[in-house]
Amino acid sequence: MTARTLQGFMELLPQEQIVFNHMKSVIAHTYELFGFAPLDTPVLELAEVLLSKSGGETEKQIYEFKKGDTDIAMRFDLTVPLAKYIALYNNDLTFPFKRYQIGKVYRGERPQKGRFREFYQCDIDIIDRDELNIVYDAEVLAVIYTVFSKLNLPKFKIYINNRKLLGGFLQSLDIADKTVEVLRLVDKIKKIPEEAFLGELSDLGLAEDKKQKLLKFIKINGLNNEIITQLENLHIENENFVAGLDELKTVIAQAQNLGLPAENIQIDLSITRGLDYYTGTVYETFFDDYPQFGSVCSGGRYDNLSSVFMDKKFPGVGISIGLTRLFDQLRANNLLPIKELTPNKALIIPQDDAFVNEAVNLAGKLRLQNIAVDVMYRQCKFKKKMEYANKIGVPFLIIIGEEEAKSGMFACKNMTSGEQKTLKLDELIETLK
RNA sequence: GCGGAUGUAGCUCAGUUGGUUAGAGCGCUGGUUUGUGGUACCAGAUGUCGUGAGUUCGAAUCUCAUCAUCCGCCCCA
Repeated sequence: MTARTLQGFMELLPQEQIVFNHMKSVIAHTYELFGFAPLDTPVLELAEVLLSKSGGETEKQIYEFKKGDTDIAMRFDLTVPLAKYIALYNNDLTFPFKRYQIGKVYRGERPQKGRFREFYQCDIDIIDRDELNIVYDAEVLAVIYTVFSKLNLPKFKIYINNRKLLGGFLQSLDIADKTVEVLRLVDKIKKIPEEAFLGELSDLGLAEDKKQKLLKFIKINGLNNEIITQLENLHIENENFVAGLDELKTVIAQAQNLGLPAENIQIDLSITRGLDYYTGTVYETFFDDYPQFGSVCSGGRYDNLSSVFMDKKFPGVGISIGLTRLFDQLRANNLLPIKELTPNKALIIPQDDAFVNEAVNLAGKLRLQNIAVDVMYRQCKFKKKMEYANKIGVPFLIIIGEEEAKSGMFACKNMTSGEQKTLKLDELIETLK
């Protein structure tokens, strides 16, 4: 029997897991800073619940199995479970409802670079009854901005667009029946050459002038305000287009009002998002210098979250950070501060077995002071003990030997500076706190 | 689901036109006299060369099959 892990499942060494957990907790704290309440739903759901919304592609990727007579599936995102949750508990919830959820999701796809079969999603969503104010779309930008700033990551940009714009534009060209296919193609424009793009549009049966108009439209660029002016100057009368433009203007204006730096937010008319339940604002986040990472945080606004489960209307807006992919890509590019192997602040080293009593006693006292410590019980040469301390990267060493036992003091060594002091208990606590 | 590549120590890889006991670096273990580390030096362990079959006097090297991994496409975090 050889030990191995299923492909597409990430396992980390302690020094990596510490960084991963730190990132997870920064994300959770930031979400709470913006007033999102925690939510946890089961990894397993009834297959009929999870499959209720999905189209062909996601359905193929869902892990599904039978236990007895029950068809069970593993969640492939956190949005469908949220929809179920809202449908079940909307009478007990207070709206606007803001929740965050950080959990593992499962997709049985072919793993490739940055693709996992089990991965963490860190979601936020704001849901309201009947109608959700557009300013929330700007708040979502603020959350993304704050999270990525606090994580201390490379320069990033949040790209936004509004689906009503392109939808309305296609209506104005009288090709609204091709919307889904066109959106999918537009989403690929950065990946494929222009001729290929135009070729595929021809395959959809688009006339030459419409192809050119569409291409010109999605290539509109510049500063956010310049793009908005250009869109206004198109003078398109379509109702959807006008509404989309209006929403986009509000989101940009409120983002500015929230104090978000202009260089981190960019309107990009080619961002559409594949998922067809988005109806308004859409977001994607990329690192300026690492576009190959793909989008590390994306989402958008949807009109009706729980429509498959009930008649009531619950519009919402939300995003998801793919933490597993984000971590994996950062690690592969040496962009993570991976050092410590231990959450301990200090390691207590009794010189030999004669001083174990003092060491145990001290460990108890320090832990009562909320200081994480460990004792090196394994007896070996002092040099080995030092090597252990080095390897786990513990910041302080407390040495207890004959001198210390006699004086009731403790030798405390700072492992970074090499400086060593003999301290009384209260001084020691002060140093370690 | 479709297409392309690769499998040699824990990791990254070398291995010449098939030729004796398969190598390097990093890591790991131990040592450089027994209360002070990260460096340096010395020594050591580790492989059915992915698996199975075939060709051959002889296979890590050639052929076939199989499994696994990686990379595109699709879709997406």
